[in-house]
Amino acid sequence: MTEHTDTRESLLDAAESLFSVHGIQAASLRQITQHAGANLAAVNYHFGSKDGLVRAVFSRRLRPMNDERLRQLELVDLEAEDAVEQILTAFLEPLLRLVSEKPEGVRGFARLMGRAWSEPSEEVRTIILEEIRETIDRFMAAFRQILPHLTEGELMWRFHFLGGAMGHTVSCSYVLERYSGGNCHTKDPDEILDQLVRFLAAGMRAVSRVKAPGKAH
Amino acid sequence: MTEHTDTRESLLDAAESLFSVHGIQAASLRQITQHAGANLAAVNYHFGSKDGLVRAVFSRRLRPMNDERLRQLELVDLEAEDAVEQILTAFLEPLLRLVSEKPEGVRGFARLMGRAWSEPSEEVRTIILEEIRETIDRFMAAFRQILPHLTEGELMWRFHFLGGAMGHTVSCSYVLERYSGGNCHTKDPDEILDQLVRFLAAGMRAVSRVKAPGKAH
DNA sequence: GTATGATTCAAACGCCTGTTTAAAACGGGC
DNA sequence: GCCCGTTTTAAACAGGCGTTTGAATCATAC
Repeated sequence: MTEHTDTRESLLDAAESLFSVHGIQAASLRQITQHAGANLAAVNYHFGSKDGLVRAVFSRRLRPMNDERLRQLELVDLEAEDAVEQILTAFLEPLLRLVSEKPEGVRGFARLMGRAWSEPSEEVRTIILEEIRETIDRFMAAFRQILPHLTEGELMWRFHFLGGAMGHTVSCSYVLERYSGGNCHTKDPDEILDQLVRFLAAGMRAVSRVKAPGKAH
Repeated sequence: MTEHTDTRESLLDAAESLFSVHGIQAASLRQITQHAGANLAAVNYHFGSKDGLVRAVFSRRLRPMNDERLRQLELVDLEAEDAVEQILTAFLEPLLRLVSEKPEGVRGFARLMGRAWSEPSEEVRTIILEEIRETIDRFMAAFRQILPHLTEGELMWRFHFLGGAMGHTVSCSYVLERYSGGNCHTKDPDEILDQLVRFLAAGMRAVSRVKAPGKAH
C-alpha cells in the first residue's frame, strides 16, 4: 500500500518554511530534509526532483486558497455601493488569513507567495499562473461588470497594481514593522486587510483616462 | 596609475543585465565575466567579492536616481490641487524612465530594482535601504504635509502599498504584456506612469479610517 | 632599456549543490 | 515462517559555485 504521507508532509512543511525565509533557490535539499527529519534522498523519492517539490509546495495551498476566493466572490452583491470593497476583500482575505495561521509554516507560505509573484524563475511563475489563471479571470470579470467605464487596458493595469501591493505586503511587511516604529500593526490581518482594501478600492475607482468617468461608453 | 574603468564598467553592465534576468543568486560569476569579456578573477580583483559587485551595481544607479527624485520633489507645488499626483510623479518617473533607457542593461536595472525590493537576502535589502532611506523620509514628509488627516500608520501603509505596486510593475510588467493580449502598452513609460499615478493618487487620497476625513485631528 | 605598479590570466582550491545507486529496513498478506 | 512492494538509508557521483594563487602581461616613469 502506498500513501505513507508522514515524511511527505514533513518535507512540504520544511520546504515551505525554508523557501519563505531563504528563497527557493537558496534553500538546499540538505537543509530541507534535515529540517524534516528525513533522508536526503527522500525529496527525489517522493517528488522526483526539487522542481517537483516546489510545485507541490505551491499546489497544496493555492488550490484551497483560490477555491475560498471564488466562494467568497459568489457571495458578493455586485449591486451594492461597496461592491468594489467586497470583491477586493474576497480576493485578499484568503491570502491574508494565512499570515496569522497557527503552524509557522503556513504563515511562511504567505511570504513565499508574495515573493514568488516576482520570481526570476520562469518555472515557478508558470506553476503559479496555471493554478491562479481562472481565479484572476473571474475577478477581472466582476470588476469589469461594476466598473464598466474603464477600458480593458486600465482594468488590467489596476489589477496588476493590486497584485503588486498585495504581494509586497504579505512578503515583506516585516520590513515595515521595523521601519514604522510601532505605527503599523503588521501582525494583525484585519488591520492589514482594512488598510489594503481602503487603498485599493480608491485606486480601482479612480477616474478613467478616457473622458467619460461616470457612464459606460 | 589605477583607474582603468574599462573592464570594471563592463562587469557592472553584465552583472546588472544577468542579475535582472536570472536573479542575483542564480547569476554566476562565470556567466558574468564571460558576458563582460573578462577573466573569472576580475570580479574579485575589482570588487573584492560577489557581494561587493552587487553593492556596486545598485549604488551606481541608486544615487543618481534618488538625486533626481529629490530634485523633482523640490519643484512640486504643495499648494496645488494635484499635489499628490506631482509628488507621485517625482517619485516614480526617475525609476520608470530607466525602463526605456537605451542600453539594454539599464532597462534591466529597473526590473532588478523592483525584484530586489523583496529579495530574501538581508544583505541586498540593507544596501538598498541605506541608499534610499533619506529619499523615503523626504517623500513621506511631503505626503504628511498635504494629507494631514491621515494617521502616521496609514501614511506608512499607503507608502508601502505604493512601493509594492511600483516594484511589481517595473519588475514584471512583461508578464502583463503577454497576458493582456495587447491591451496594455507595457513598453511605454508615459503610459505606465499615467496609469500608476492615477491609481496611486486615488489610493493616497482615500478617506482615513478615523472619522474626520476633511480636517486634521 | 629597465624597473614598477596595475591589471589580466589559467589553473587550481575547497565546498556545496541536486541527483543516483544499491543495499538495508519496514510492514502487512498469506 | 517467508514474501514483496514500499520506504528509508548511507554513500558516492558529476558538476557548479565563489575564491585564491602565482605567474604573465601591460603601461608608464625614469
